[in-house]
Amino acid sequence: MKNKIIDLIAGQVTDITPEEIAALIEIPPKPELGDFAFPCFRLAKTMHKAPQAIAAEIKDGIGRVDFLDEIKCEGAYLNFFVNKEQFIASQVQSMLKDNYGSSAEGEGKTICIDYSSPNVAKNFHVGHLRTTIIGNALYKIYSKLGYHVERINHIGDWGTQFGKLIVAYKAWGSEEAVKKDGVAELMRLYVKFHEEAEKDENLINEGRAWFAKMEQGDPEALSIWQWFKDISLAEFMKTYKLLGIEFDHITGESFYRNMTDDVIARIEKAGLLTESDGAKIVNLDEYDMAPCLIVKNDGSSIYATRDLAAVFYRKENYNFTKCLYVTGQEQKLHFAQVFKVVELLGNDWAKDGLVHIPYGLVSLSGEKLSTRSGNIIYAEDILLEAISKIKEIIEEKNPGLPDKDEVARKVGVGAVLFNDLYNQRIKDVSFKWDKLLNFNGETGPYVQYTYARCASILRGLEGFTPSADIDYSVLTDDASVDLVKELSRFGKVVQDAAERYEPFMVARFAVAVAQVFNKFYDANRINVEDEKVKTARATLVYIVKTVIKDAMSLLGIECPEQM
RNA sequence: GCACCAGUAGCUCAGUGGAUAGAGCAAUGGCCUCCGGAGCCAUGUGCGGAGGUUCGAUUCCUCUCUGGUGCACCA
Repeated sequence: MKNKIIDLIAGQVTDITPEEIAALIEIPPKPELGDFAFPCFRLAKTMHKAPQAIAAEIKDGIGRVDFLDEIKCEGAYLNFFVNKEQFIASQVQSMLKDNYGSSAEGEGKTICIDYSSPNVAKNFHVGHLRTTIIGNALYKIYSKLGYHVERINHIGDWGTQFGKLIVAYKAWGSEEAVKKDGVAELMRLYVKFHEEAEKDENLINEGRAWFAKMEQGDPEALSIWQWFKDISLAEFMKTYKLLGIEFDHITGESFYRNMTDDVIARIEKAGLLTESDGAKIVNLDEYDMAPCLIVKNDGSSIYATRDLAAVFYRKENYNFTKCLYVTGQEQKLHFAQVFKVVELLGNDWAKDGLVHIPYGLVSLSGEKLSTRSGNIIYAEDILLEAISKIKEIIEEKNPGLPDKDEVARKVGVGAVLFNDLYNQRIKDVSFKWDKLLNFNGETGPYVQYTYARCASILRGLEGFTPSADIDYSVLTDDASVDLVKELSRFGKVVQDAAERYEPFMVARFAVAVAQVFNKFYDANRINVEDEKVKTARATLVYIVKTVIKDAMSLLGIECPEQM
């Protein structure tokens, strides 16, 4: 269609009927919102008919959209105007009927999402928060589109770092200290190890040796490892509970440890495995990539091996159409390598079935987060701080509010989640307390406040029930029209967000709805004498309330009825 | 050195070929005896730079500058 329009503009089409022009323009039966003034195409100077004449012909040729009122030629553009009342009616009716952007496009399809994946023996910090929140939002979004989703928490519970930790524990730790301080003590040991390793290179080799023992099933090594893992998981669960996030599978890397031999055999059988410096690799020169390391020179596995095992396990057990990996952008090369190896093993589905969903780096006061230097903020602290700040505000503004603690949790957590989901994933984030704790403007609490306001309005209307059978002629003012236009974008927004793996699109939509509603609220009194006006406006309020709740839930955020 | 990602208003960011590039924050000034003021309204010298493709480029291509990240025995 686009090319035909270009031909038309370029004057290369000389005989065309109004019907054909109308067909070219393809006014959708339910136009995208924003079509009141519809920028259709530019009429170039080279066009051999006057724009006005063409506008007139198109107008005569279009009869398909019942609420199309008028076409005007403005400058070099054609603008389409619709009958507002009919337009509003069609949109409101379809919103009340179609369950607000739900869809069945994913019916019968499974998506695996690999996200959160914190490392055992390390604290859950602000960086892990991003993958957790983004992954959870993608889960909600895909579910809304009818997909079956497997939520997989690929815990970092296997690898050389545990060998190092065992060395550190044996050298400088004690059972009492670990029991007393938990993850904090494990962290201390880990940091200590790296400090000492700078002086004594042999420590690294000892760590590797202990990991090799783990892979060989050494009981002592495994029992220490299991103990550390249990301590860490208990700690992670506290944060997940606060966030209200759950998983279908908490299957860490260790889950796949017995499947790596099979992976290595498959690669070898395919003739892809080559030896290099004592290690075994898949050469990827042909694809302009560094080689993918499969087996280390001491015979133990590496994360790529385990990721490969995980891919095959998931394909066989969940038969996914897509498997998404929500991890930092710094792992881009790693996933490109792993996906390429899967493909080279004769799996065409790897090409668009395996998707890395990268996100930008979180930094703190301009510097990279680092456990070792103490430049770090823990997820739990952020959430608790936000909740306590919200609590203060509630005490100040609404001290009589019931369930204050629960409301403060929803709003505080919502503020943190929303803040993290408001921009494109790829943007680096510089963590700042004052930005996070500002709850005005484009924030979660602003949207939640708008929701509570809707709830409050509806509570004040006795005997109101939403209905499509209302007088639409009272909703033709600018504020109402703008509101309806915004609301009916919902379905498209959810689809776009899924297609681009970008929850921020939903977050921005929620803010846009809240903004346009607050303007509507400012311009129109809802609880008025005239029943027709009251019912019509209240119906819009009802739709706004439903849409906001729905959109926020796609981000993993709850909306309290009062705040 | 090579590769990938980012660069839009003082700050944080939307804008995946179309009209006069939009929000929020911060700042200043306003908001009716009325449904929640965490709200609404008003104030803006901005697309890093240079070429190219196009009727039309913030958007696509090339080069360049700046920042970030990655480049096998960590994950």
